[in-house]
Amino acid sequence: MSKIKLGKNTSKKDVIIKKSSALFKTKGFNAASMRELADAVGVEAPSLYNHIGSKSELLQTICFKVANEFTTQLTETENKKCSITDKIELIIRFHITMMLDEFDEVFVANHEWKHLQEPFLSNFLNQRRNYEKRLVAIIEEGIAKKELRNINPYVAVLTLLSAVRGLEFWQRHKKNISTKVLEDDMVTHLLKGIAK
Amino acid sequence: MSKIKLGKNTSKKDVIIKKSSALFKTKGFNAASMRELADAVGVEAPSLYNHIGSKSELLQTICFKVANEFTTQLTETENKKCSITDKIELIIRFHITMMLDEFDEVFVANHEWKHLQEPFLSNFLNQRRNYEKRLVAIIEEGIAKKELRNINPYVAVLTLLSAVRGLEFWQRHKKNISTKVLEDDMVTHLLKGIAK
DNA sequence: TACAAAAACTAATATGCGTTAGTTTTGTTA
DNA sequence: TAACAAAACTAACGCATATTAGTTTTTGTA
Repeated sequence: MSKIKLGKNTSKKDVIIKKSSALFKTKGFNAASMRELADAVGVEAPSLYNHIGSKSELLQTICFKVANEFTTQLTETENKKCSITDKIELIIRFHITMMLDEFDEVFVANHEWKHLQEPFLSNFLNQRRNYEKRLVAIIEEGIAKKELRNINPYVAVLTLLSAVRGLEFWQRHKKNISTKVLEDDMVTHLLKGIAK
Repeated sequence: MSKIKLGKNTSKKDVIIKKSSALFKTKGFNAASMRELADAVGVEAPSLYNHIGSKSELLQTICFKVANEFTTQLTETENKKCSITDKIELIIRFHITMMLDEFDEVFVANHEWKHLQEPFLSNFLNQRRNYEKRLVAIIEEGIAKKELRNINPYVAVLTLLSAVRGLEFWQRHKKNISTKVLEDDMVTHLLKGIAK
């Protein structure tokens, strides 16, 4: 049997990963059982093991896929020839896009990483720490160039990251507000504040 | 045996709740076992049931204690005679204080509420939705009074709540930055933005 | 149509969980 | 010190879990 499914360009393994992202998001890694996942895929639980190694491996795949996407984009942004303010705007918009387009995976990477086993846990945390340090460096450069207010760069990074991360609660209001308004207003809020 | 411990004014039940907050935070509700909790308390697992009803009940206690504290404070702030900007500042500072002073409990209420059983789950979510609505009303009043920029009030509330929530990642930097700087800079960022 | 590999199935195993039952120890009070 | 209640203990139950073993079905190819 070929690994390319008829009509679709996604393997069964991809389906399992996608379904497990949704399940881990909804129930949490520990509460989500392989039987439930099998149900979602339309198969008996042991059959899953023809395609994947373990439940843990699924979590690893999800977390590192997300981590790599963020890291890759950050490198691109760092190399751009533009103002610091523009770079920050690009980063904010990328985070928002990721939250909206790959919601399940990003949610799992944000919430369930603690259930990674070593050495993956340490790897993941190192990667995240490194990401934050690079953001801090960008903010520091902006302050040095007088583009940004002189506030603590760690606090700024924390505020930025947390704010975009909060989009996980967005779903409820999706219908009422367009993505564009959401992005623009959040960028404005984080760059210029809400006070007139 | 009296319920008031010698020297301390905390019952064993209080100790169990405190330890379970820390454990649920670190390992997650499902991954935290009653045997681990018993270890932390210094007792065998079945002995816990002399003081508590169930594992679920522990989660309920933690989540609703936190929810009530936030709700109570919001009511106080609503009744204050001051500008909208000042009210928002008060709310931000209260959230920050809660995150720093009752970190474990707030973390659990933020992350593990989904493991509440009905009808507690619905109750909790209603309480949270209500809290958000009241915040939106405050922002709307600020916009109407021209105190605030004309951005979508839901986006603003989401940004504010998410940003302060992000303090759960703060622990690492605790030593380097004082609470005052943290509070002041975050208030500045959220009210006035980072761009000059 | 026959073969081989992929992927499904059933059955079973070992493990860890929350919790209960029943008993013993501990500590306070009369 | 005798009596009582609170809270500890040990042992065990029933259940759900991830995973393995072994077998059968499905499916693509020669």
